Amino acid sequence: MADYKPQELDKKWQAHWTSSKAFEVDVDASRPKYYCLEMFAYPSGHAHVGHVRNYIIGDVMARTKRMRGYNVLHPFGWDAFGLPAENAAIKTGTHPETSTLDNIAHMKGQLQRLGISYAWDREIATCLPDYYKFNQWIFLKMLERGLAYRKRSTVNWCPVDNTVLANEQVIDGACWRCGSIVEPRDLEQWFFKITEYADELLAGLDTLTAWPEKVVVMQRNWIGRSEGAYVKFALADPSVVSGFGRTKDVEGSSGVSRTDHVEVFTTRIDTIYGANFIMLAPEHPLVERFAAASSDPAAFRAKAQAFRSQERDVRMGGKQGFDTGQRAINPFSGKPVPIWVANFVLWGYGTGAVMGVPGHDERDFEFARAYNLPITIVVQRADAPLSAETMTEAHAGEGSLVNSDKYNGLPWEEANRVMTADARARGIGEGTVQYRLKDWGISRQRYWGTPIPVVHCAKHGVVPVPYAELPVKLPQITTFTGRGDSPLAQVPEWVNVTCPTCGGPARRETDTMDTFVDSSWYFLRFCDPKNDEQPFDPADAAYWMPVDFYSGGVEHAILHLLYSRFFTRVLRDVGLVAFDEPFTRLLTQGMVLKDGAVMSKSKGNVVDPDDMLQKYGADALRLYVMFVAPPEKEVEWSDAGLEGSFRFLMRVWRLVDHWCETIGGEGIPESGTDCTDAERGLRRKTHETIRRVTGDVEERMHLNTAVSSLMELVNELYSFSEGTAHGAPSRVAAEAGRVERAQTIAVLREAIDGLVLMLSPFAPHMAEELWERLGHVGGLAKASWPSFDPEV
RNA sequence: GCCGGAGUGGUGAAACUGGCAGACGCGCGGGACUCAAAAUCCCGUGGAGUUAACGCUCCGUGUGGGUUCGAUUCCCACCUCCGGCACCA
Repeated sequence: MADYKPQELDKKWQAHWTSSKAFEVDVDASRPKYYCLEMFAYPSGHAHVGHVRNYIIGDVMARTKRMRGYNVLHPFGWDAFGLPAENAAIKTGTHPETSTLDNIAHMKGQLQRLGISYAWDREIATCLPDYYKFNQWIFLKMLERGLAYRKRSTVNWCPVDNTVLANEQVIDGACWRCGSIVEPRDLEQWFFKITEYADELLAGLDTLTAWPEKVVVMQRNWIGRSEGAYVKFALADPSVVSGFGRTKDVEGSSGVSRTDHVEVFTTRIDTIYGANFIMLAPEHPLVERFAAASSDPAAFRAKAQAFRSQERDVRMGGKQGFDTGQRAINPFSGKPVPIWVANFVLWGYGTGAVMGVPGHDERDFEFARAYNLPITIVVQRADAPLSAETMTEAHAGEGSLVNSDKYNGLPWEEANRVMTADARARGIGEGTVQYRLKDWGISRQRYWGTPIPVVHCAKHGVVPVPYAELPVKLPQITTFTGRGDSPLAQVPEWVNVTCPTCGGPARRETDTMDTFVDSSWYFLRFCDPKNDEQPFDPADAAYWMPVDFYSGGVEHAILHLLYSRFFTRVLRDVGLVAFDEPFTRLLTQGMVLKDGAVMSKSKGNVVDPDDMLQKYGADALRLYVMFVAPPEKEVEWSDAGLEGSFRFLMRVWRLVDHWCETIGGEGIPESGTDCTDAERGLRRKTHETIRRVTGDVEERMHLNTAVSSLMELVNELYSFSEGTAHGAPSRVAAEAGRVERAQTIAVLREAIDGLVLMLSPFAPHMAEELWERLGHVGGLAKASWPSFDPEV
């Protein structure tokens, strides 16, 4: 009897896969393709079992699809730019490139030791010039198309990481990475115009039927489309602001307000007769105008300023505001209404001014009650009529209009349509669509990222670096201060260049790109990773894309996936791809917890896969992680569970070891129909298992039940063996070969071959070894997935 | 507050289209093997009751109702937990 020595098998077969280039693939139009991808890794140093779970999930899929006859692309790479490496450099002095490449080497080794079937010949690292060259290439294309633009704006500044954050990277007013409170800061920044694609990104969500509903909903909310109308309220005393220009021209707003009126955005124009006041965001430019016109401008400004700084804490302090003393004319009722400044009105959304309809908006109701502003019912419901005096909450729902002149009696939704049209006809308003989604600020004042490929010329302003001069390589720097200004500005010989247009002196842009740029198209680069002319050959992408199966953490449900969908559309418009959606099927894998908490170095609760490999080998770890729960679910790590999976593999090993002499080799008869009851029972179990495992892996992605089906088959085989060879395999090894009946051998062979094949995506090292011992030539690379006969 | 998802033995979980609840594993109990242990193999393992015994009966999928011959699954109300968003007008 041969012993099961997992570590030796791991080595043997990993070497075999490498030398035979088992997982390297080329475009082959004669075969169906399958692109299986796991989100590439940030090279933090060591992968723990939580990271590794994702790669095993993808590997089971990739290996299964290969056996099902697909030409499988299963690549891997490194999201290698980013803050942690640079922060480490500030602390330790080690250059980010050094630490990053070291980390990549270590983690690559970890993945190889797990036997993940990657096409390593396609490996990419975003920090290498041959990759980020095409970040720059794409940037220039976006610049040409007006999709990259520069703007002075108030940005989210993280005082600890010393950099700008995208809106998406600010969580509860704090930095997503380090948790420090974000400060506003005015800077010239580069933006990508993702809002141009807002409608398309929203509509595309409906086609993503193989994405988790949760992710689709999160994206939909994030884009935050709402239909409404701009409405102008004329100022009762326009002289306070005469001669002043636009009041609002910010991202996300197409509204143009002149200062002889206040323009509001509302989704409920049908309630406008109940608009008893106007509220401005503290940042609104009219506030300053009103201050100047007031009796005590300094006090006025101080009040507004106080609300502005409180903005983040509105929920704590409640709704507050003050009357500016100015009046505006409600364009529908013709009545003058007071203009207030309110701390909860957002400057960054709509027009930064809203109409206050306390009867029909919860927030306005609260504000009106706090400051004793009048409430008017304008939408009355039939069942339980409202009264302004007694109502305890706003009625935001349905009803018919009252107190609204000629619109009285109209159902609210119809009134909304009619009044929007009327406002437009009268030139006092217009239907519009607003999005929560903002353009994507990509400038970072950091070193370890892609240089933005433009120069600033005194004569010509912003001038793109010519394509032929790409990549703009990161200069070597030796000191990392973390001061907060762009580190690239320290390198004069790099910064000072000549203008490509006039040859005069110019300065390079010293900001680098947000690392989310890197990850927004890497899946396309894998199609053609060595291309030096363009990001990828469109023909290669046409064959491999879209990604058929994509798995990764749910934390990327919004940022990465939305940006990738955006980039795909941009590259479509550039003419490189012919589809809209990059990822057909998405799986968000659950985290692995230890002691009830997410694994992290700082908590000291990480499980290093290498420790498990030393004890049990790669197959047991792979099998356990797949068996413990469905892939989407969070799981608690359990040493005992891993032990159980190891025991199961031992059971399989002994079983096959027992039978391989008897059933192995060539010339075994096909499993037929002339069976005893026991044989028929085993055949039935075999075919049922094939059906279940195939469905569980390919369709349902219930890898845990796929494994349990295999366990059942093994149990059945043990029982069958008992009836055949009078005892459990371990005890009757000497009796192997006792079976004389050809039919028994055939049935056993069918079952055991099937078992080994179906086990191979989960435990590939052992499966290869057993397959070889069963007398099959050519390895599992040549084997195909078993099929089942419903008749059986 | 709004939007998602979940709640099943001691435990991780399963039940795919409304059809034997708890597959498979862990743990635990018992047995075989052994001088002994480990490993391995076999049997048992939701609760209560009942039988000399094979068995049989009742209860049981967060709570309360409902639809149905039949509900973990569908409907209504509620509770709890997890995740996301959070004055977006």
